[in-house]
This record gives sequence, C-alpha cells and structure tokens, in this order.
Amino acid sequence: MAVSIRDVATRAGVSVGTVSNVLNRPDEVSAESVSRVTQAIEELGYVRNDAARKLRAGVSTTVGFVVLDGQNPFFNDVVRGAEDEATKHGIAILYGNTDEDHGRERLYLDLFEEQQVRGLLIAPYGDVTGRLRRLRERGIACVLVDRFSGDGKFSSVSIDSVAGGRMAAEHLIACGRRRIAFVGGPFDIRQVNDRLAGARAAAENAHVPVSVEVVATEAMTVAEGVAAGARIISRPPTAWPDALFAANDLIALGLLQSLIVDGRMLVPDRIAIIGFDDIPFAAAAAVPLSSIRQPSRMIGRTALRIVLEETADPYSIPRQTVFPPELVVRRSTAG
Amino acid sequence: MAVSIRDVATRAGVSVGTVSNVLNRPDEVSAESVSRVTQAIEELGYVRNDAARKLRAGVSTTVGFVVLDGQNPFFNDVVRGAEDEATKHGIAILYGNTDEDHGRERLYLDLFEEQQVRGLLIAPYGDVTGRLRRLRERGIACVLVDRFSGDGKFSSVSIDSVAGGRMAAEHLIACGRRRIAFVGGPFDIRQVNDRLAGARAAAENAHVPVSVEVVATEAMTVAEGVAAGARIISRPPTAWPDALFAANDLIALGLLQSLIVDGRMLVPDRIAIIGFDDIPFAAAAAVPLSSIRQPSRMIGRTALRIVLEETADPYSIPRQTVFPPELVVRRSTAG
DNA sequence: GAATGGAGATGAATCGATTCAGGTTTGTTT
DNA sequence: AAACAAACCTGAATCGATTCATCTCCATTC
Repeated sequence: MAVSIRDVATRAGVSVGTVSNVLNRPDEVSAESVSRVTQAIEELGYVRNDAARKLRAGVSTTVGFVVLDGQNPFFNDVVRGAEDEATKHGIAILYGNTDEDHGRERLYLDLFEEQQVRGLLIAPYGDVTGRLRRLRERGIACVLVDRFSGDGKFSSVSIDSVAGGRMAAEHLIACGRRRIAFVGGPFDIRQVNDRLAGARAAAENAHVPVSVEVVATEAMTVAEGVAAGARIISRPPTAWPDALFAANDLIALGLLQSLIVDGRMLVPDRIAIIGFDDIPFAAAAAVPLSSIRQPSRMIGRTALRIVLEETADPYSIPRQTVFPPELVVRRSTAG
Repeated sequence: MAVSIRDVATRAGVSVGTVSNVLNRPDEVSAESVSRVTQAIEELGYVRNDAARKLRAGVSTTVGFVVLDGQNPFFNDVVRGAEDEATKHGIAILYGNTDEDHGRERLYLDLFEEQQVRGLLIAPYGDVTGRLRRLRERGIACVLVDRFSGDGKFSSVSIDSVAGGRMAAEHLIACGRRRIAFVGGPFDIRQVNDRLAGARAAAENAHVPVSVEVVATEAMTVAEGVAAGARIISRPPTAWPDALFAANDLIALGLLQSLIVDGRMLVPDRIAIIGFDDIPFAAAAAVPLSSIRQPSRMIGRTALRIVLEETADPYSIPRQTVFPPELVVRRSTAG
C-alpha cells in the first residue's frame, strides 16, 4: 500500500542501498543518481517510514517533554523554546502534561520509554530519579527543566530559585514591607522550597526586623491563589500581612482577585504582591503584577540542545545550567 | 544491548510467539505461560519496542496535534482534554505549535507524516486540505479542531462561531451599545470571519441602528490587542466606538491594557469589551472580561475520540460536531 | 482403540530502512 | 597494456515485534 524505499529504487532504476544513501549521505552518491532518486521520490510521493528507520538505525527523531503544569503559560513558553530548537533538527516533541499528579507522571515516563524517545526533558513533580536513571541506562538522555539537579546526576536547566526568592523579598522589604506571607505549595516541589528559602534569607539579612510566614496551597493554580487570599483577608485586619510573595504568577493572580474588601482593592496600598515567572498575563492583571522573570524560552531551547548533545556523546558528563532571575517591578508593589 | 522479546522468551522457556501473545491476547494463552512470561518481563525489565511494533503491525500509538497558538490558554485546555482521552488508550501526543506561521504548519505536517501518527488533530492556520487529504490516503485520520469543515470532507469539532459572534454582539447591543468595533485578524483564519459575520448579523437584526466596523490585527495576541487599542484611542474621542468585540480573549486583554486615558480606565463606562474563548485569565483581568465561552476540554476530548474511531473504521464518514458557545457576562460589559 | 476436536505453543516469514562487504566502472599511472 | 585507485553501486543481512500456518497434546466420542 504505502510507497517504500524499494518502490523508489525500482522507479529510479537503482538499488535500495543507493536510495538510502541519497537520503542520508547524498555527497557519496553521483549527482545523476541523486537527481533520479529525488525525482522518483517526488513522483511517488514517498515519505520515509520513521518506524523502520528507528528500528534499524536505532536513532529516534522524537524527544519527550514532561511538563508539570500545561496550563501555566510559563511552561508553554519553555515548550515553545524547545520546539524551536527541535524543529531545527527535524525532531518532533512528544508532549505530556502531568498536572501535578504522580500517576500521570509515571504514565508518561512509561509511554515515552516505549516510544524510545531520543531524549527526555522533564519538569518533575515527584521523585523520578530512579526512573530517569533507568531511562539513561537505555540510552535516553534526561534533562531536568526548571529544576536544579541536587545530586548532579543529571543535567539541568533552570534559574537560581533561591536568588529569585531573595530578590523578591528584598524588593518587598525595600518597599517598606515588614510582614511577608509566602503563598505556595505543595512543598514537595523543589522550587517552592527554594523560593521560600531565598525569601527567608533576605528577611534574616535585612537590617530591620522582617517576618516571613507561610500560607500553604495544595497546588500552584489561580484557584488555589483565590482560596489562599480569602483565608488571609478573613483574618482581622490587624493580622494581615503587608506583603505577599506568591510562589508563581498563577497564585499571585488568584490572590489579587480575592484581595478586595468592600469593593476596595487592597493591592498595593494595604498589601503588596509579587509573583514568580513573569508570565505574559502578569502585566495584564487587574493590578499589573510585579514578578521575578525567568528566561523561559531560553530555558527550553537550552534544555533541548543539551539533550541532543548528550545523546550524541554517551560519555558527556551532566552539567547544571543556571540562568539569573530578573526582578520586574509593576504596580502591585508600588509604594 | 536492549532486552528484546527473544530474551524474554528464552528466560521464560517459551517461544517468541507466545510472548507476543501474552502481550497482545493474554486470554489465548495458558495461565501458566502468562505468569512465567510476566515474571520474565519483570526480571529483565523488558519494555516493548514501539518502533518494531509499529513497523510490523502497522499500528501507531501516537497522535499528532497541530495547534494554532500554543501561547493561548484556550488551546492548552483543548490539548489537555485530548491528553485525557489519549492516555486512556495508551496513546502519546506529538505536539506542534505553528504560531500562525505557514512554514511551521507545513513542517509539522511533514514531521508527523514521517512519524506515521495514528491520527492527526489540527487547528489549521492556512489551507491544509490538500495535505490532509494526502494524509488520509495514507491511513491517517484527520480531525479539524476549533474549526468547522466547510466542505464536510473531514470530521471537525468546534463551536458555532457565527452563533458566538451573534451572541457577543447581541449582548453589547442589549447593553445599549450602538457603535461596535470588531478587533481581530488575520482574516484568513476562518473563525475570525465567522465571528465577525455573526456580529454583523446581530447588528442587522437589531431593531435599532448599530454599526460594526473592523479594526484588523496581524495576529491574535495580547501585543496586537495593545496596538489595536492604541490606534483606537488615538482617534478623537467622538470617533471612538462604544464597544469592542475582540476575536479572542488575548486581543481583548491587550485592548484592556491600552484603554486607559489620563490614568482613567475607559472600560466599561466609556467602552465595553467582550472577548472570545473565556480563558481562565479573562476573569482575572484588570476589568474582569465578558467573553464567549467554549467547552475547550470537551472539544479536545471529543476530537481525540473521533480520530481514534475513524482510524478503527476506514469506512466511517466525516461528521461535524458543533458545541454551543455560552455567554459569560462580567464587568467589562457592565452598564 | 481409533477418530475427532480444541487448546496452546511454535517459529519462520514479514514490515521497511540501513549498513557494509564486496562488486563494477572509470580514470590514471607507469 | 597492465596495475591500481577512486568513485559508485549493489543486495543480502539486520533491527524486534507480530502473524499465522503447523504442530503437539490431551480429552472426548463412538
């Protein structure tokens, strides 16, 4: 039914080996053959069967990307960066969104292993080092995205989350805030811990007394942000914090929506808010949101490049790529 | 190197055929064999080679999804819906984001054809019917997403865009607005035309005179929305429209940002805005955005289900699935 | 006890691209 | 004209899972 390399060979009057060579190393074939094969391919509408190619040559043309939260524009940007680099190499991306669910994370790792992806990019939710080690044993390079590899066993591309947390808190303190609430969770997400740790460090190093309390959320979503905000303003006003540092922008946007009392927006006069990631919607919020920017596309692009390099060289050693975060000040922390 | 079905067979003391049967039709194999094979698989850590399977059996376990705009939360939700259905069937999604670029769209179609995906979901940008027809000839079912198939040649899953456009305009008119500007583009995107057509129909059927002008954008992005908004308020105030109907929520959010004069927000008092899609961020906007909601997850889930059904039955006939849009009123059209 | 049938197991052939040892042609050198 | 090298081609073997025609047992029937 489908047109195979054999049909092309017959049509062009050459052997299958030659057709394969035209496809893969055209410079070792005479110009004559190249043009005849090319024409035959054209006429027959031949498309290479990637399954056969993968089976025989062992080279895969797909890379898996397992993402923590597909609804988060930050990750969309990271994926976009990875795509840019992937298409440059004729590689397609197998996409999996775990939505902060261990089951889904395992599922996708299984699925991508069967698919024998060339490499794997992952923004992990649970502890997956065991699984990743196994994938690597099978020749699938793994790169952690948006997450520093603590033990240095895998390459990673991320920003310095602790520094980001510090910058956020320092900014709040510089704005005159003294009672900071960190809103985020769950705390088995590494970045959440790091950002909080950075904030605490900033508070300790401040030359004024600054408190940092934690308001835990179940997930990093707008809805959880709304809920956390409601809990906060249900306290007597004297117990309100004067600044909120949200673990990501989605939470921050949620907080913003609930920080309205008697039709009056508490932000930024009464309470300042700063988020994390600087997603495109942060600037469009009810009160434009200050945030810690990550170079998201660059993270994706770099991660994909590294994964390809590592599959090309099995003796490469894991490396940690860390980009600096950047403070973006908008109205939500004015004053 | 890798563990193959042959190794499993040896270990379990059975033939390769039996191992394959255990994997694919366990009920035709004795319980004895099943358990021995299962154990061998466990011990050896065997993982099925999908390339070989695909080559021989001709069944693919991936479905391609080509998306118009990966930065648009609407599409993220659609993808999420498709994912849900896909994982249920052990299928992985090859993801491609065209970002409203013809070249990228063609690229992904080529890539996915080589990959021999089982089926293809596509929110098309350009005219791809030729390419899709060809894919179908090769046994790859194609389903249009967020886009009605005009000629009925392909199955599609979408909402009634014309009705959505009508609802939006009728709502604006009911709010007392008479000078509507439709902001969107490019007009080779079918949905844009439909939404505008719906709005025009509503204007004509109104029992009061209503004008509909078009402010064209180059893309459906926040940035283009900002630019369009700036163009609008640069007119003398008497030439301002009193309502804006944005072709999608991203544009609407952009418009919102630029509709501020002398620190005063023109929305909704001076100018009303309604968007389209009802993305999660619409509710969190500076002025919460009225919008026309699409059942995005359901669209994705349905599309994937249809594509699987069609690959199972080569004689299935294309069907158009159309969901109703839903008006969501928020503050941006108050008064 | 021979015949029949059913349940299960076997293993060679197969899918299509790649690889590579060996073959052919052409051109150059002595 | 023989020898040799370079440039190209050829086609069988191969990757690993699936398929299916055959075969082996064993129980049942007459």
